[in-house]
Amino acid sequence: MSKHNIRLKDIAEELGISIPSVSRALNNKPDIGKETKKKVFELAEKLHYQRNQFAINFKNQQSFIIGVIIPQIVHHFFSNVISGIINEAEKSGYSVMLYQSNESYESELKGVETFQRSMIDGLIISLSDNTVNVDHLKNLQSHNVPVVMIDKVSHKMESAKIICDDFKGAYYATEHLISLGKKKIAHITGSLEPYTTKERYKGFESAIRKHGLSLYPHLIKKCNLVSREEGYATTLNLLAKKELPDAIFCATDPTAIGAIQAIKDKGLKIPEDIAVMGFSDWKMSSIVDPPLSSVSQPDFEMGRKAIELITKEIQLKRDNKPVKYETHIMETSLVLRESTLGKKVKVPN
Amino acid sequence: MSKHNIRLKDIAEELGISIPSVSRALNNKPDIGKETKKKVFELAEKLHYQRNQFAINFKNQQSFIIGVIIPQIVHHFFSNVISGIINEAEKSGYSVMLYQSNESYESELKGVETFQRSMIDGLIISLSDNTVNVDHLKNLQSHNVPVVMIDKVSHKMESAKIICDDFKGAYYATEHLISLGKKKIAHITGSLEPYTTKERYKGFESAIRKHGLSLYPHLIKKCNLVSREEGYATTLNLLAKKELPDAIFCATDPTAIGAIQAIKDKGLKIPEDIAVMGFSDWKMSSIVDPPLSSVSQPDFEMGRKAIELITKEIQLKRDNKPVKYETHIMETSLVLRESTLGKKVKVPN
DNA sequence: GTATCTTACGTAATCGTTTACGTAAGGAAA
DNA sequence: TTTCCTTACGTAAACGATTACGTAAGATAC
Repeated sequence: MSKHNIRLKDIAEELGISIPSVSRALNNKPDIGKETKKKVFELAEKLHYQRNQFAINFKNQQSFIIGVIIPQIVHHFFSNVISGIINEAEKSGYSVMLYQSNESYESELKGVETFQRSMIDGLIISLSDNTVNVDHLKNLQSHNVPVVMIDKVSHKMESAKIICDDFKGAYYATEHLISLGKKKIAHITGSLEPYTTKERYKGFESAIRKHGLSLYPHLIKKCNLVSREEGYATTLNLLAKKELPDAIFCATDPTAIGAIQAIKDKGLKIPEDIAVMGFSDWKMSSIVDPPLSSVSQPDFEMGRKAIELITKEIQLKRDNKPVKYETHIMETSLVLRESTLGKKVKVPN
Repeated sequence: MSKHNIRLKDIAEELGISIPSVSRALNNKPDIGKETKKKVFELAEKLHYQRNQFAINFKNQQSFIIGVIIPQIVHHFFSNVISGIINEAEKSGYSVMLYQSNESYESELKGVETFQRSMIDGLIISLSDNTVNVDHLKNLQSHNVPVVMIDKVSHKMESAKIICDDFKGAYYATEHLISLGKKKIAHITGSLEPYTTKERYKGFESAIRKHGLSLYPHLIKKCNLVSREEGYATTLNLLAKKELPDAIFCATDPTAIGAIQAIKDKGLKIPEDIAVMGFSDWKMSSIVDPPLSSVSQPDFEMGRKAIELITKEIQLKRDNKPVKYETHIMETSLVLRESTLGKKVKVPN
């Protein structure tokens, strides 16, 4: 509607003063008279003056934008990570730009490229399962853009990292199954490439050994997508053998949900015949039948922490101070439901 | 690491030509000699020149950023809308900035404010349930920032709008229940404030009347949050009466999942005693027991369309051409599962 | 040979704001 | 009275790229 937005120049001209004086007034700089300041504020208010952020960003070479790349938004875990990121970012005056890689390395590359064009001040990324080469991230760093990795991290580069204690989570989950008297515990693991499922496997193994149980090779299955379909098929496969497991610990919740379906279809009882345990505590895990016991990750808090680390790093770089990369390991917690504990209460939790 | 990023000036000086010549070369402008152009490209490549987008955005007063505000990321529907948005935005060279209102009007205001500071080129918004006043959006429009409303829209302002045919979806869902021979159909609706649940109620009512069935007032229940907990409680309430419904059509999937739980807890059979139908086809709906029939919304496509509309509007405004606001109504489709059809197959879908 | 056109550049201005620096006016200190 | 300091401004430069405009050199036309 209006011909153009109000500029400092418009205010300056109308008051008969110079542009820097208007700037000083509006920014509460010391070198400005009380009277002038008052007049400037009043006129700015009257004209609905709004700073032109393009000019300011250009001057400061700073966008106040944090880029976030995650494999999939629809995952409950990532949705919550993002919520944590957005909430915390706002407190520090940052906006959040989002991109999803759909677990594709090429797509991840594109995201980084797009973000680079958008002049992000920092990048928070959870790597796609197919990302091996991290040169695109090193390149960002070399352009002075801080990178913080979260959950799916790479050991091939130095950066701040936030992971949760997958090992301990899996260890305690397994220990819980053992405490129920289970002795032949199966494990369905992932592709072992993203660091996470490998750690979960190691935690499982460690608990088994620690408690003097046997590690049955035929009870350890690997599947690539750790999806519900794969969990279903893999479990059917497990149940086709003559010696059945009395518990299954799955590296992800979807896998576990598939396992539950397979066990039910086989006419076996959960948890009496076979107890089932998942990992990540997806929203849907509380509503399957029976509700699934799982390992809960501090998703929201991880997102919050990511913003804390990245804003700190941005500030350090801006001040030309040395940056020390930390790896934060966050604790998981067990969420126990009917798939291991059996039926107890009637009301939904 | 490097002292500063490479600028046109650096290239110009090294080649002994002027800055505009370098600019013309890199932008493939006509007024430049072949030889010079080649030299510029070669040196730019060698020095890893990258345009400074801050300067370009400043010059053009354009950010290539689309702001997106939705109530909740964790909702399956919105996750998919966002996916559609991000995918399509990338094709047009736009980045997506995300904010969630958590169904709070104040938070929505903050989001708009934050986005305004970030100089978004356009806003795609799905209103929070508590948003009545839309002055914050009108204000954006008056600053020449296009607004596209999606799903939760307001009739209080003119803008492009994308909704799905809630009426027809509910109509067909109800008709499906009727086709199963159900005669006493209950409906659990929402707060009726967001346009969506009201339309669903109207579609339900229309189908009932059209087929000559009775509309039992005691079978129509309202709940505010349309959550699983409320669905559970409301259904228990319904089942406490002596005359039971033989089907329940819920305005949302979580409500329907709560209803399923309540019906199961009461020892009744689904769908023989009571069939259950939801709306939105959440991911979790396919894994509850029994799997829930629902009305699927074209979430991804809605997001895609939103980008199409907003980029068109941005371009029109930029060219000072008149903008015509359209409302796009997208079709829903029925997803029929065991909660209405009964058990048929064993393999998970 | 003079007039005109085209090609390939350079010069200068511009986008809006901030900041380093200079300076006039007024007061305080000697 | 002279010197110095403080206050409150104005001037100019800068951030990096684009673009309108001007122009010299060479080609073409008459």
